[in-house]
Amino acid sequence: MEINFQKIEKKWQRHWEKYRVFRTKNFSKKPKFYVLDMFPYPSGEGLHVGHLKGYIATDIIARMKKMQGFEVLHPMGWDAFGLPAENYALQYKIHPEKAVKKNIKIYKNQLLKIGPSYDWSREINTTDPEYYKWTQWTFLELFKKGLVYISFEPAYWCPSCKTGLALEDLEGRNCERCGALIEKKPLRQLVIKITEYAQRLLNDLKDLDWEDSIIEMQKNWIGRSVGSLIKFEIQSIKSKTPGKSQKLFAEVFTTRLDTIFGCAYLVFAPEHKIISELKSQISNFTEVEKYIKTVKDKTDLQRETEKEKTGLKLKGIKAVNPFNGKEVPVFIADYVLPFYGAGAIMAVPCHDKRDFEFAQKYNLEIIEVIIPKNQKKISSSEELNKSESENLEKVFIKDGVLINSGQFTGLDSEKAREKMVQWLEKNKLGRKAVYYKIRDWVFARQRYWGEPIPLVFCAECKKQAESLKFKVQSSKLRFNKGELLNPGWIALPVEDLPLRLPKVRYYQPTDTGESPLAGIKKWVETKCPKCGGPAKRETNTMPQWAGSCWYYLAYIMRDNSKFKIQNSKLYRYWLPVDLYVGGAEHATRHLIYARFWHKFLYDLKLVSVKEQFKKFRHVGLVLAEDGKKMSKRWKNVINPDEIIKHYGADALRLAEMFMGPFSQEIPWQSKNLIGIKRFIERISNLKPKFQKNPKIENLLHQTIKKVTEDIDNFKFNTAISQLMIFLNGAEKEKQISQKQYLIFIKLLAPFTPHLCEEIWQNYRQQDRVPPSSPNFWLRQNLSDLDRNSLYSKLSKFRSKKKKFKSIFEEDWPQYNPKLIKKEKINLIIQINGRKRDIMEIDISTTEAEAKQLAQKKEKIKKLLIGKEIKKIIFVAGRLINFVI
RNA sequence: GCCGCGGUGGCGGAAUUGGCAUACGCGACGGACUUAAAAUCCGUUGGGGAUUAUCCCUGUGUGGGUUCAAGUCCCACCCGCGGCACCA
Repeated sequence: MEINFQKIEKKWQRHWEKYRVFRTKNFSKKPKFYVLDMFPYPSGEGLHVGHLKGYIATDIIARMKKMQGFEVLHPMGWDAFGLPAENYALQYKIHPEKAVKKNIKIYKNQLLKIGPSYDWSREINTTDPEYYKWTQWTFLELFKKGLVYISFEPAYWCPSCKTGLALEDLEGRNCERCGALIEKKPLRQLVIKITEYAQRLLNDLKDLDWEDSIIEMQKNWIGRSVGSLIKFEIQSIKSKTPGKSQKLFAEVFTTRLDTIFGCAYLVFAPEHKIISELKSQISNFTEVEKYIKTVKDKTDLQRETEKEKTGLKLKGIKAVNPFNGKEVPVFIADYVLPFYGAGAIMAVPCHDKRDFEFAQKYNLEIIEVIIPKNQKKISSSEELNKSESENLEKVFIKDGVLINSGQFTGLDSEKAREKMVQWLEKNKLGRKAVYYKIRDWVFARQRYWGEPIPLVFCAECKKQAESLKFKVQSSKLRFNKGELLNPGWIALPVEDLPLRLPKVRYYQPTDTGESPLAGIKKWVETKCPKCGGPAKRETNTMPQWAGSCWYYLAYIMRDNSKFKIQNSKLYRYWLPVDLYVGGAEHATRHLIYARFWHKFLYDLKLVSVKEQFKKFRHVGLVLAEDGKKMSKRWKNVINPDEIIKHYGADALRLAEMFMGPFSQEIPWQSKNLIGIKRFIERISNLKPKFQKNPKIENLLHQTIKKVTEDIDNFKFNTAISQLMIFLNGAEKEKQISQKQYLIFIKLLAPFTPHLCEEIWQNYRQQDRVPPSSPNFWLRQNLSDLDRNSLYSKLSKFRSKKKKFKSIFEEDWPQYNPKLIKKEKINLIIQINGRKRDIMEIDISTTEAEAKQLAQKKEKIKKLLIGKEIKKIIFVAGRLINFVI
């Protein structure tokens, strides 16, 4: 058969669309399967072969699942708000809206070329007001529940992108987008309390079928650490009760309570608020203020590259260790971070690297309190004061046995922590505490191209809300939790959504930290929906991540032309997503944000599953042929359009899947296409006309099994290899029946849909292949009554309307387990574990028979002469091993 | 520094979870077809040795160990990749 792939690609793509082969039905009686791709961000770059890898994989799975009788939801859309689209628009001087439209068109055309089985009737776009209406709606709900707050803390600011960023958007000290060095800048920000969900985000990871690496990244990002808060009394050196009659305590956080008897000093972050409280007691306060100022002036980069720890002793005060009453000095130092734990630490120089360095520099006491379990010897003070490198094993010791620790001496670290916390709690001097690394989510960008935030600021309402705070019951207005938490900020009524992004000519970002929207008077100035007075709109926009937090719901709710988020019946049918595929770069952002967003919707009782992405698999990058990342900058991008033009879409699909393990990073090799091309040509040249060959039948059933399982397990490369093995076998035997050939074509169809549809339809016309019975999966799930009515409906439908029945509406082949087992096998004969011979035996051969047969073989006979057989090991179906 | 993943021919990789190491594909080499080349088809292809149809030794980052048997399990180390990082 001569295959003109360009012709057949177009032909079958049109057929599939015309006859709606891949349109998904809601509430179908079939079991459902929801397979989701991370939707692309249509920047100006266009798609390269790497982007397509994941889309090809999900398409293969979607097609197989459909053939297996599932109702498959496999949708696609566009994530189009955010910086890259806006920067592209600025560069080419077109409005972002137009730029996005244009880029979507380019992307979609590229995507269509690989022949994906998307249900395009469910296509979505995050910048569509009908879509972002519900992004805004959810934000309002978050606000109303008190999960949004305004903050004026210095924020990460990218001077090149001219916007504030969340911690997650940084790559070290640089902007993840443009690579510019991040500054810190005081900014008004909107922040979402994602930290309130930290524990749940952590707990529910255990129910997910995700790769360990991704789970681990999420765990690290959430960063739970369990420890204790300890109260140290702060005293003035002159008088034990510093001025006041009440004692003053400072809390420190530690995960190593067992080392507290080794505490030599305390350190506060320079930003700690206790320092101003102690102003009158600190004798060197001017010096302290100077140090705090130098810390503030340091950039983060300076702070990081400094090798030596700096700090300053707070003179005139001391702290008291609650366990032994020991008085220790107090420092401030910038290696203690204000936003983690209590913003203060106890320092144990003997068992912590940083504390050790610091103690050596400032000549502080080093006390050893933990020794390895089996060690008896206690170090002398000279030994302890040697350099760090000579004390490595002490400094880096983890858990051990306590020494020099009063009543706790002799306990194991773990036991000691338990007892010590009990002691603290009993004496009200501290408690168990848990801290997380994850920060609240900075949810505002000072840019134009994003969802407008549906809040207004009203000065009158501010007064009213504040008066309520002080319990002055003067207000007649009712405020929600968010409005009370953020006096003056008022939620838009739901009826006013979507709050549309104003169309403007100038949308350049500003240097001032204000959004370009702030300059649009007509838009900014509005009425307060609460009191009717004058109000100003929030001018920041949402970050790029907002729209992708719930798009898997949008595909579902796109039942009709309008969206509706309250769609619980449909959610119950379709959720959770059975399979989600995308890049690992989203492990700690999108996948955290989206999980959080979903949990919030779960709390609103909009969705009934706790986790939306049941199974997640990440796509390994396709590197350029030079082994580098593909990038326009390196000029090493492989354009899929070129490959499709030369070899066809099916060849591209096979090549991407045959490269190697799906999740692995592998350089693209153009020469691989040669083998793929040969394979395709051999398939279409195969002429089935002979009778069934039992050898081929056997191989075919093995192939059915292997391909089916491999696709389910993301082992596309070995599935293809098995298909090649089958083809090699069929060619070698020169015998393959038409039935066998067509089963092979079905197995191949998910990989090379155009080619297989072409072959399938050709044979249907030639030989009138009888229409196949309803799916195996379907039959399992129907009662007799249902089945009969379905049969009649189906036949009516077929005879009247449908002239075209796609191969993808046929059954997926089933293998016969009996045919997989070989009758004869090759038994390996080993002597002392080394392969010496091989013999073909019947599968039913018993151990005793095999022993005899093996010993009769000439070669084995020779080798066994004069040797004593100590032991014979027989592994059925595999080997026999003589130990001599 | 911490956490995670990995290291197999000239190259991408495979190996039913402890049982024939290198499937499948590329490349290379030899042959057939051809005036010739490409394409196609057939054969060979980890390394070394030999008494060369047969056979032996060796071989999965390095060194040890467990086992009848190790790419696979255990211990120590080296290298590469990814993530996090003054996180108390």
